[in-house]
Amino acid sequence: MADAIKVLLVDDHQVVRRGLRTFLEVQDDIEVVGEAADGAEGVERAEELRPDVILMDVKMPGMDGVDALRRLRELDNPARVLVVTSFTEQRTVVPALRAGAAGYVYKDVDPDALAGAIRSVHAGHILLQPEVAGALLAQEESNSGTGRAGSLTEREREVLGLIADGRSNREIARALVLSEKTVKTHVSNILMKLDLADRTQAALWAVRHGVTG
Amino acid sequence: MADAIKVLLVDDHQVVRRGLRTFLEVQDDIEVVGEAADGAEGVERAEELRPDVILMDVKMPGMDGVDALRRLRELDNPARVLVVTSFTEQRTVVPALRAGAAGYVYKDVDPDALAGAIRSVHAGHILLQPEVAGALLAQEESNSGTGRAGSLTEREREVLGLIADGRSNREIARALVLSEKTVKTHVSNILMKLDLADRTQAALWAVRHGVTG
DNA sequence: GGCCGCCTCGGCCCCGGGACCTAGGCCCAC
DNA sequence: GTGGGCCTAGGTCCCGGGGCCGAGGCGGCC
Repeated sequence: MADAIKVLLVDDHQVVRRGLRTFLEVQDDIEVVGEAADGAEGVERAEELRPDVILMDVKMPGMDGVDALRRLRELDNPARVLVVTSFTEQRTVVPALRAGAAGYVYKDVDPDALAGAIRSVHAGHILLQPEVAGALLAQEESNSGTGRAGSLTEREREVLGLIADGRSNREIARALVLSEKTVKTHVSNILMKLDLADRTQAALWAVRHGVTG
Repeated sequence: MADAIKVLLVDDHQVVRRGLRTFLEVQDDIEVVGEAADGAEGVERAEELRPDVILMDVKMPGMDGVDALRRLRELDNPARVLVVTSFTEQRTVVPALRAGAAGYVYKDVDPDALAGAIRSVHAGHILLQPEVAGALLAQEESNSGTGRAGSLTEREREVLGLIADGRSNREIARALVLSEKTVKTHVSNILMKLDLADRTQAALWAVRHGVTG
């Protein structure tokens, strides 16, 4: 098919590349045009073969997926990159998306879903498998429990939100029309209740638990 | 078609509902089973009609999309919700996704892409239009610029990562086998380079820009 | 009425954080 | 060689952050 979606496979395991290839061979609108075993080779092949979509593992020896993504983005008319990962590596999702990934799916995805994902990505969409998106969105919620957040009073949550904005006690005092001392009292109570050491940890806790100013 | 994807349209503008309906009528695997003009009515219709996918505006009088999303999630076997919005409302994207939205597309999406989006969402995927995802991911970048992140040295990034872990200077010193004074120097340089006021802001900057410890 | 929790402050004390200045060793580029 | 960037580190100074103790006003609950 003249309009087949050209796909490049990048993974350090030959077995995985083979598996992906057989998955995709039965799709007549998708053509695997090449393979690469690491990020650096992936970038080379991408320049050479100009695929429409690249299926890439994030975790590889040498240049890993995120680095490769950055390089790929620098090419003109860069391919869309669908990250294929073998396990729930939450921490890699956001960096990968930031680096320009167009999607994130698990290796155990079924063939049709994978083909669908490739088509979606090729069509210009951003695609996350529900487990990935779910994990991404749920990670903060479930960390140490928003339950403790409930133990904070309304005022304390308000103060915490401003801490999470990077504001100083004085700025918070001005914002809430309070004395600086009162703010410090609230901060102390927040730290005690959440068992944190200082405002920096409080700010981090807040962003992870979605406490907004 | 017996297996057609049942879709419910929720938007406060009749014109929009009509437009969406005509878009979808030509798709023989998608069937519009109902419409609603606001969030509350949307929830009612959803209970009554049990659609597979709900196309919903986030910005509506009365109960808005986010509230409706929360309600919908409480139903058993809830429908997948594809948020359709008329403009780039970055701030609504994350709340909508947190509230359980399965996708986010613009109203000016072309018919085929919309149908594709519905199918993707129905298949269990999370789908963001590239402009949305781009805006989402770019928002922090464009704030004060990751360009400056590149200006940090390797060591500084390392220190920043530990700050973003909520560590004190002393802890960082121990971790990196440095004197506390050196750590303070690094911290000062980081704050200067990124134009931040204190370590709390630095920690927040780091998490937003994906600098990991 | 009494008790309690929240919000509001004050004073006091101490330490950690950050600014500013200086400087030596190291490596790389010109 | 000379300069420049990075990493290291010392000193000094000072303010902001946070702990600890106390206290008054207010609203709800028993």
